[in-house]
Amino acid sequence: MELSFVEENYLKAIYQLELENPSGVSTTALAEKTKTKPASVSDMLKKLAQKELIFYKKYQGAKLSKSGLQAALLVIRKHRLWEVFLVKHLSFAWDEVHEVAEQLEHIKSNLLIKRLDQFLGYPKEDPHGDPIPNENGEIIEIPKILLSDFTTGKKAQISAVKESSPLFLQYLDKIKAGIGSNIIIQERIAFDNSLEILLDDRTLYISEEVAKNIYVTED
Amino acid sequence: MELSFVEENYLKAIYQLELENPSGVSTTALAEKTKTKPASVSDMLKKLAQKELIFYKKYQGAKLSKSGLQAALLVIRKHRLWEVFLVKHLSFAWDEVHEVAEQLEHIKSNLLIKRLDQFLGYPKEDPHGDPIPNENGEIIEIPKILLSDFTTGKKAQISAVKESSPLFLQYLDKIKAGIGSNIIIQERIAFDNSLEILLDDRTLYISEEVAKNIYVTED
DNA sequence: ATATTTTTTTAGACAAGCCTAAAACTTAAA
DNA sequence: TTTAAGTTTTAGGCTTGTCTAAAAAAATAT
Repeated sequence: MELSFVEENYLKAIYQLELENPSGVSTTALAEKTKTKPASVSDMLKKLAQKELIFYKKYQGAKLSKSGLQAALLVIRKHRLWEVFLVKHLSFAWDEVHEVAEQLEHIKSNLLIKRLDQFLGYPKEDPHGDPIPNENGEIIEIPKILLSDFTTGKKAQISAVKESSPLFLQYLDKIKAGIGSNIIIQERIAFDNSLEILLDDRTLYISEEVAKNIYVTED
Repeated sequence: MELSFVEENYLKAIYQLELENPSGVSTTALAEKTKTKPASVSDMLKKLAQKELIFYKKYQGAKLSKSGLQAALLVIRKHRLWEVFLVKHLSFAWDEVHEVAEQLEHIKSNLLIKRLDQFLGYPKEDPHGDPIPNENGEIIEIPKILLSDFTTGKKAQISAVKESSPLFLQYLDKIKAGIGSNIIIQERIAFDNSLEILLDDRTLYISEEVAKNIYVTED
């Protein structure tokens, strides 16, 4: 089935919200993510359910069906492959890629994506540390721990970022934090939940908000 | 001004038809090119004129304005740069690129197109021999002579193709005719206007239809 | 258990682009 | 020059996806 640009965006949004809330995605959350109003979302959920891309009962939120998940992961695959291309070959900074990849992800051509994957050397992760689904829509979601939830004193590495807005990524560049950087929480400041961290042997302080948008894996 | 996908396609179509008929583009021709109906074209011409992208008087056909021309050439620039990318780096065959480039040409990002151009080494022509407009929308339309109109006996080279449908391009591949191939018309067959040609030292016969879709430049 | 607040859905409109059918205009032919 | 044929435009409708305002349902608080 041929999906529209808009339908693809909804499926992708549902996928992302479902990761954080596996019990079902609310209309409001979806409206926020897709930058529309709840009423518009209601309409669209009805249509997606009609096409059997999601499970949806009125007032009960939405969940992706098998085919909906497949479609969502294919869009995400394309998005992330394009991000790799932009960063590795067109020297985009990691904070510049998102907007363009949002457009490129909707290009319809199996051959294109196959050849792009080959050209890039079958990358496993995008520039933000997120895994790239394979051509069958299989993805290995690496268990991600938010830095804000991580144990004080343990060695870890930055494995991905949650936010990918330019402002946040530029801040990370500024403090020289990137995918793979070594990190240890040295102390939690009870007052505002900010953290004193050791980042590649430099001591610095980051806010709770920042810590909530960095994923780490234990060393 | 931000143009829609559809508007960009109309402007591109008008540009292409205007090349062949500089006195103005008819509604019917445009409908054919954009695969819509004349009534839809009438509507759209009104809107494009409103936005001052074209000059348009009822029943008098359309012509691109300065800004319309600029927009059309930017779309064509993007189309042709993407074609080069697909052929040179993703090993697409020249008959496979068109459909994908039709989508890629609408991606909106100045940075992207700038970086792509750089990545490709500032190419001057696309894989079909057509010139690529520069970033200011300037294009050098090389004087093209149709093979069907060319002098018998004179040496020439294939410089571009008019048609770029897969079937036609595959036929050219089959007879090993490509951009740059040497060609001489040996004899015109009066019966059906077919041609006996010498193509890179091989003698063969091609139909008038084929000869009408190959551009040559005198040696 | 009831009342209030919040969330979600429905109803009715709107814009972009497309269509068909009919009317208006232009061009070509008689 | 009048008629016929062809082209273009208008009128009215349809679809997709959006919106606001109002109604309905669910969640929360009293």
